[in-house]
Amino acid sequence: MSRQPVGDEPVASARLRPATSADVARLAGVSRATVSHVLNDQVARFSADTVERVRSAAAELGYVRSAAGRALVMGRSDFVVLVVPYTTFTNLQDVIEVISAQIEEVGLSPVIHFSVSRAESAKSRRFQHLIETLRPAGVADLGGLSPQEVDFLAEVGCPLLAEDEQPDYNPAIGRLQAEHLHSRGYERICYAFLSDARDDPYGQQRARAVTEYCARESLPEPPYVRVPLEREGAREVLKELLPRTGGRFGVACYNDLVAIALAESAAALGLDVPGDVAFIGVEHAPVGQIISPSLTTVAANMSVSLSHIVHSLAVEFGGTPLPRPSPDQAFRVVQGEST
Amino acid sequence: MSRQPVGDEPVASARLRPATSADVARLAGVSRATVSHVLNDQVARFSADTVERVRSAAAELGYVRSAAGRALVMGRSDFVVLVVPYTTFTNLQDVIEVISAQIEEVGLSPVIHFSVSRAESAKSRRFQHLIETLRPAGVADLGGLSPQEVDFLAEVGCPLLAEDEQPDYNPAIGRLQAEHLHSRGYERICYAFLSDARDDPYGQQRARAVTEYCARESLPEPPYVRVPLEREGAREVLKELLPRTGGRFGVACYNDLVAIALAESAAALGLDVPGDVAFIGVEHAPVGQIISPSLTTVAANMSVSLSHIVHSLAVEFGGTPLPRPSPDQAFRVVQGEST
DNA sequence: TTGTATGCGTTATCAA
DNA sequence: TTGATAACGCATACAA
Repeated sequence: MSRQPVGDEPVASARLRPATSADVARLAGVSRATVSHVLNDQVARFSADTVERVRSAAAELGYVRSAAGRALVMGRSDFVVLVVPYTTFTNLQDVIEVISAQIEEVGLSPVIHFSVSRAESAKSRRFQHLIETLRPAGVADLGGLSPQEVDFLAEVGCPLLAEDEQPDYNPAIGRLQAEHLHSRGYERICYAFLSDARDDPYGQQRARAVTEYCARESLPEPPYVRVPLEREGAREVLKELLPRTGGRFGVACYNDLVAIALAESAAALGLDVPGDVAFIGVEHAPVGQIISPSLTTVAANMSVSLSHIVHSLAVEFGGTPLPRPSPDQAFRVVQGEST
Repeated sequence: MSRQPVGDEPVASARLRPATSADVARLAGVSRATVSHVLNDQVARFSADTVERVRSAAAELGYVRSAAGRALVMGRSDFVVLVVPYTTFTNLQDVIEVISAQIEEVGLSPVIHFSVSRAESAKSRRFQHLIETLRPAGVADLGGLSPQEVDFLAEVGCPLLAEDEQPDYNPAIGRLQAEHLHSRGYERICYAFLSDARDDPYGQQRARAVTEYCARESLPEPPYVRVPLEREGAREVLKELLPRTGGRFGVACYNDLVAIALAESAAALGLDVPGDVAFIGVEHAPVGQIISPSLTTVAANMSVSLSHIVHSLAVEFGGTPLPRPSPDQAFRVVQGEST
């Protein structure tokens, strides 16, 4: 082992070359192996004194394990890829923060990957490339992963977190919306999709749940509509809906934006909200609480709706698994003035 | 070396261990060094035959360079960290897509880091940790980086892209808003901050630009207000503003949400928009075009406002530097009904 | 309880 | 024109 660099100065001054485990070993007066063991918390077999010396030496030098060296020898890195769907929800950053914190809790580092559903082929390549080069410890799917990409992960042996236990949140959301509208006295219920998200599975599942609720409660079958995000189009949709409902009705909307578009259309058509027609969104976006009438909406309890990922993270990487909350607590209706 | 799983089945075959440069070398009948050279496009000094054999062997095996091995020997990885501010703008994902494409263009991989401005200390640590473990080739700042973090990058010798040539977009935005209001006939102009972003430098710069515009045009000095994102608070702010302006006035707002909050307050107070009071936002968020009156706002031309980063990327990593568009083209006013 | 030796996949240097 | 070999920093089986 000709480990020592040629013209090595006694103290590599400051920052240019980050400290290595060899530096720590030298300062602590132990071998590199000991440093490695101690810093990986395999302390059981070392004297308290040694452990302490190693730790303080590491702290003193500002030593940070090289991800590269570690990844090379481990066969995979300490990163976890967070796949985020294109469909942006307002509190995306809060979601990311919650999961990131949990990922760090178990000693890994989160890395965000935006899954861009439009550029199909390009998308798939981008993700593959990331996985191949990063070799992450795992992938946490927030909803942006395509079946092909899931297959790819299996193929390269990269664990997909919480794959088997994704709770079906979308039916719960749809049911909650229908229930709420019903409880506020609307006997006719409709479901409003976002028009340019044709293949969105979320909406389909929620709409079906609304339909099922109506069937169970012996309400008329809910008509479906697709709402474009511009005023004229939204008004047309609402106009077409009026004759199909015969009077007072409530609309379960795909998200707050759709609800706002319809509420605005209703006002423009001289309808009373919530007297004639009611709207409930999903998201609890700030803008919904600022406008008038304020929006009734379904808000997510993040720590609950993400708990399956957090849980799976703990199971896979040896953190402390928290008790798993029931999926029923994942969402709640925020009462506004639109229902 | 616990490389092989204990009860390994024979069928682990294809994928578990990705191909290495040694595999490629074997298949091509050359040495690992040759493989490395060829695959790094240093082909000048090899026979066409060798180059071809290496390339087809690599393709056949689906060989992908190990980021870990490469990072280890290079001292830094092939990743570029994209720092994204908390202040979410709607087309965030489009922005990320544009820059990501450019990063890939020069053979690097984008990694997104959300900078969470609220959790101050935690934030700083998260970023440091990412930089220390990833050792990225560079950092591209979309606006989320604190001065401390910039210092940190310098300290560890990580290049910050386009550091010296960040165009001052914020003054341009403020000026554009003021100009627009003036051109629509509003002689009294105000600036409205977001109330819970006290230290936000963007707002400060824009407000100053508005003030400067007014001074240049001999308009009265614009009062500043801070708008909370809830209806009661926003109405209070507007009420306080009324006596200070004496009649018809226009408000340059920090973003669309602030503008919407004030426009809603104006309606609630029985003011005519845009007859009595006008609002112009920044963002061109979809919701601003859905509500009534639709919002006049400042929209960004992404490819322009990101061009300094794209340019710097090319300079630093040897891509093809595009001609740099003028900063004046970076933003435009979208005329709505609120001014 | 601690140290030695080795290999992970890549690139750079130098020898052939 | 090509190849052998030595690092890079780390983790771990095994020897002491």
